[in-house]
Amino acid sequence: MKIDFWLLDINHEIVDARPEIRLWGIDSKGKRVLVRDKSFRPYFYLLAEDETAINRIADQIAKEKSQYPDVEKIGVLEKRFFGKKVKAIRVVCRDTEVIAKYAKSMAKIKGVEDHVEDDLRPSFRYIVDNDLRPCGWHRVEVRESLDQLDAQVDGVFDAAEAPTPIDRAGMPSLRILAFSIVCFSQRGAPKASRNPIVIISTCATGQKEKQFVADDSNERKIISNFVSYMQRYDPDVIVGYGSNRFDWPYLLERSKLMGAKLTVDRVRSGPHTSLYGHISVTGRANFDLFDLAEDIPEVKVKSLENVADFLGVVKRKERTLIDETELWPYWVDDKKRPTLLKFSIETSRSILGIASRMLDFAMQLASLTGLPLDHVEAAAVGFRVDWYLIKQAYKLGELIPRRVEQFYSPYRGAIVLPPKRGIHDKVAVLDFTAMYPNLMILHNLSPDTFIGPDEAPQNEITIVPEVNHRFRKDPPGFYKTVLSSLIAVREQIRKQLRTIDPKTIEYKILKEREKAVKVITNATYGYAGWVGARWYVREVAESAAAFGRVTIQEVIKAAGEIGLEVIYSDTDSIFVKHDASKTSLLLKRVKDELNMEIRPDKIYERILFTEAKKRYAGLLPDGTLDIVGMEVVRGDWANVAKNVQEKVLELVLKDKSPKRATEFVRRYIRDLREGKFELIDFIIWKTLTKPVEEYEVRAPHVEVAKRLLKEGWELTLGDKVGYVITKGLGKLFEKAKPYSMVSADELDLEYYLSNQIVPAALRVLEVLGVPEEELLGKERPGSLADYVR
DNA sequence: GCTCGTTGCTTACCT
DNA sequence: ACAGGTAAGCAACGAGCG
Repeated sequence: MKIDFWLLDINHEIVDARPEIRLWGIDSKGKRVLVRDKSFRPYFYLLAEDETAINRIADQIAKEKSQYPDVEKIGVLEKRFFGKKVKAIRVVCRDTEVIAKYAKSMAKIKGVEDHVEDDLRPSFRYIVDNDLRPCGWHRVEVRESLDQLDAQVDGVFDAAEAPTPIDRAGMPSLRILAFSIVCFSQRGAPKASRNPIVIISTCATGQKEKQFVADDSNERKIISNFVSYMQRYDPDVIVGYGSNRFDWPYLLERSKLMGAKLTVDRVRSGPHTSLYGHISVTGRANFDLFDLAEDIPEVKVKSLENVADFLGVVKRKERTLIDETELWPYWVDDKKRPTLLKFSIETSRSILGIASRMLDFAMQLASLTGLPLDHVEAAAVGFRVDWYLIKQAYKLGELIPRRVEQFYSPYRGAIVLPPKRGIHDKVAVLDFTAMYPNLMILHNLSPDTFIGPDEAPQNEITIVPEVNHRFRKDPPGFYKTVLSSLIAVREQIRKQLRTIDPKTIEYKILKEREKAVKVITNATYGYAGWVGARWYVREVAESAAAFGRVTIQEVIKAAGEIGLEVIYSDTDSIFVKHDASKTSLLLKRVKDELNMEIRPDKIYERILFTEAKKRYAGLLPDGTLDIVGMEVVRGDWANVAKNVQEKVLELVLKDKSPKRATEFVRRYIRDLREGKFELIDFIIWKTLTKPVEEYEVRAPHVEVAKRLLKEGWELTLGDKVGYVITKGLGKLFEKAKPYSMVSADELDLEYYLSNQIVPAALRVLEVLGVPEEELLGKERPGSLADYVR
């Protein structure tokens, strides 16, 4: 019989010493199914130094049966490697474990030049070879499995053949479970070795919210109750916030200590660590929203409440908030405990809310890249691109290069023009649509079209300006093929979108798909210049950058000739004094002469530039402020400074009144001196980018981190440290303290005035000629008139 | 030993 | 753990100075 199923998770097992692929999905009737493919055999390729010797090598391996007992089949195939036709020996094995070992050993055989594709995980290999779409529909011929596994599904099937992806609208309705835990620790961060879990809160689609609360010492019970609830509800997706790093490892260790079984997956087993350092739950998709929060640059400190607030799930003001440093008093005090319970359930509620807004995008990314849902969420951008390219390479008959350590060698990037300082009225921004991808397509920049310095040039070639690298014009290279198709797909989605009602679910899903395609397209240039990339060839990225420089310079030159005043330019954009007819002339010229598309993006009513590059603020026609690069949008400035600067910008750009802006700052400072402030607005957040002991200088956030560590808090690479500057003598790092250990009256107001508030305000007002003394200093009646017309 | 300008480390941003 | 270009603060350094 044939069944249709939507692919949720995939893994591989060794059963009776044979590999077996397991596809976990949901069928068209909403039944949870497991499809097993026992026919899967892993393989890799060997390349020969001299292709005439290829059959001899293949024969030799076949003869060495004793050395390679798990080799099942050897064959010679026509493939491509970096665009060149090659003959490759395909070595098929019975066992997945031996692949890497055999490949390495066989690479030493005389005449063998290289080994490839031995570094692909079996389940990924299977996805690539069969063009499977995680979070997409498939059809497959199956028989009911004779050996029914103890799997928590409605049906177990043996695949008669590999599934094929099908076009089928809609998505099964998923059971999603959000969870969070609260641990009890009176000193420092909770340690699983000594501090118990006291609350587990869950929110799940179509379920009543549930809390598992330890009354005295029944932690074991709440864990097992949580586990049985998980089994009863049987979620498809489990979401947490920071769960890969905290909740899961904690639960694992506690359940081990308590002798409870954490059988939360669909094969009555526990969660395990997987490829991208995340926790995998077999048969379900375990999903940590914290990882996805990385993709929201607007949120600087990625706490759950901040992300929920930004996405409009739960406004910060409406949230019960307890700082992690003071959870325990809420637990021990009977009067306060209800607040803690509320905090905990609200945490899980927020998690479910965030999931409902982010899952669609993640699913589209999974389906596009071929990475299973839980992997795509955890994988960095580079690996998402990697997998997308691997899928495309397979379809094109290209061998997939191994990931090998490469020398890092930097190259020149884009051009940034110094802006014209001051305030300008009516400024239009023109920018290239996907400049780097289009340049790579236009000039066929690709690892397989690159002609090395020792290679003889052939046929028609392009010589890249400034860097003189050479590329074949034909045939189309790998990147050109892939990027063209991505751009075409995006165009097609856009066309489709125009025919659909924007209020429908279908529209939202397509929109998320478009976003996924865009993300992969835009990351390809960066990927090409990344030493970790499988298809890394520095010259490709270097050439794209060189073409980019030449191209934007041409545009700047043309703008000058047309008579458009260029105020600023960064990489692929120019800011010009607005003039509709001259602009359309420029657009046409760029299209005709450069073969590229430049597009008017927005027009600022007024825009302010300091002398610094990459920092400006503009007023849009709808009245919103677009603030770029300045303190307001930076996460490492205190709110007091950011708030002041934002207000100053507003007064300057909207009200055109530097005078009122100056008065505002003075009033703000006066209010501060009178004690009208809250500590939270003085916190400065900075990221730890390495382990504290590796720092060469004594920076405030590092000193604070050291102190927190000493007091038993856990801080690791990538964590944000929040500190404030307190009164006292000495260097800044000696005056910096963790914000949670300081009261408002200890703050060093003078520091915040002279190093945060005034500089932030002055950054703007300086442009308008307002001197520092005017903000800080004594009242000088009438002096404002000196510089404010 | 102190002051002051320079250098380098560090972080976070822009396209 | 996608690229390079950029601003900016602060610690550390070192020259100059009785």
